[in-house]
Amino acid sequence: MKKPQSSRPLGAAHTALFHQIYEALRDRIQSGELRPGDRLVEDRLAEDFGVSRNPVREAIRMLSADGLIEVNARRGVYIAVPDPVKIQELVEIRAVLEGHNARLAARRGNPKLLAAAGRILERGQAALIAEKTESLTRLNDEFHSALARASENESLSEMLGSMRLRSSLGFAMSDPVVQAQSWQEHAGILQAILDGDEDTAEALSRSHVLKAGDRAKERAETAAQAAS
Amino acid sequence: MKKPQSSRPLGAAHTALFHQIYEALRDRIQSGELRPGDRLVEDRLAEDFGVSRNPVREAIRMLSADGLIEVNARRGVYIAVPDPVKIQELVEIRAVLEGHNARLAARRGNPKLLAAAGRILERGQAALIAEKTESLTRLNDEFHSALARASENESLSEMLGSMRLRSSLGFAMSDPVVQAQSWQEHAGILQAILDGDEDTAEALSRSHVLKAGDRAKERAETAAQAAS
DNA sequence: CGCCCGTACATTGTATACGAAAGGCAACAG
DNA sequence: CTGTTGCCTTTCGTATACAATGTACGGGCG
Repeated sequence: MKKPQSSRPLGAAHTALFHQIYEALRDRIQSGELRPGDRLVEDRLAEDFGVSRNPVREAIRMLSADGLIEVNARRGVYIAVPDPVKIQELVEIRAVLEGHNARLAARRGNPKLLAAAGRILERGQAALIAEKTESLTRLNDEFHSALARASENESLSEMLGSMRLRSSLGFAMSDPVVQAQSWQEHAGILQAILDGDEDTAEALSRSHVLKAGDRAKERAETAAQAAS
Repeated sequence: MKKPQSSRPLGAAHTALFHQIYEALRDRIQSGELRPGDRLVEDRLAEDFGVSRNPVREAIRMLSADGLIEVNARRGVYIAVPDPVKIQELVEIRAVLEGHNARLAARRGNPKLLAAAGRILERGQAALIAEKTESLTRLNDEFHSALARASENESLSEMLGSMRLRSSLGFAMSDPVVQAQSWQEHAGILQAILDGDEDTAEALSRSHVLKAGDRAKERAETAAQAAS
């Protein structure tokens, strides 16, 4: 019997509807198509996806656990609105964890995983020069994801991924000056990791996250002033 | 119109079934009534709770997100079996976060919140002397919970709570010598926090978690030897 | 004009039914 | 005796229907 072209088992390919809906909604939230404060209505979603309400409800339970939506019992589900206090709290936690992740990556010093991070850094820098702003957000996530893998602590990697996903609601960079600075910081972090300098890697990584938090805060304040 | 005796709004008292089932199952997992590897069958649970399967399925989605159960699509749901590698990964992350939490608590130095932690410490030490082993696990969780509140970073507090819940599957202490040592460590951590000594608080807190991880590892290895 | 009450509609929560998929067991063939 | 196939039962995934709850709007009254 010939092995199927794809190496995916049939079971993995046949994903339950509730899981597919979860992923579709998560992607829409992450891409900005669904924005903070938007309402999710079960019936409408079910109609849009061409399914019954049950898998939609199950997907909503999963999204709720990710912190991406807010469920008000019997009253409706909304895309989570970033609360500035919560954002700052998450920034602080993320700074600690990203710092530790960089330390582990420097300690592990896995050439293959670090080379992968290096390639994404190059692509990010190229997108910056070419002013492909839409790519940069995705590449930013990929770079951090690659750094997370380089820690070789899978649980930490997952946790950081989850925190980045949650942060994406409050963090959106479009200013080219800011993005250039951010990628410069990426380069510094990766260099410290490649040098095996745990302390510097940790410090730069923490600082990078804290600065991003400060930038997001300023942006929120500027937007609030413009609205009044 | 007289205000109801209870200050809880009606909506908060009338909790949806799926949420009640989630909490009941989570409590059963935490208490050890449901053990790693036990199977959860939708129909049976629905019958036991006297409800239809839908809220059971929704509760299962929520428990899955907490990492307390493992869902094999179309094949069944099991209480998560602690994977030793995963446990050690989580221990490492938890050490970092608990350390940072202690630092924040020392920095904040909130007298009211720290007094609350002190009272739980006293109750823990009393239970130790009285050899009330069953209480100690609960008091241990309360003590850590109180420390988490003392950081005054709600997101960190929630995250630590979630990690403690997940860890409870792999961590169970019954040895009196070990428990005495653990509570002694609690006392040291709280003292450093009360002294406002951020560095010591962080170091002791980290160390405490790492030691607990070592103890759990030894116990798992001893159990594996006894089984063969 | 403003407030309150009632009704209608939209939405959420849950129960029931049906189909798909997986697992277990017995019988048969080599 | 071992491996394979077929059938039945159990369980999971999803659709449909019904009940409960919340919101909005219109009408009436002060």
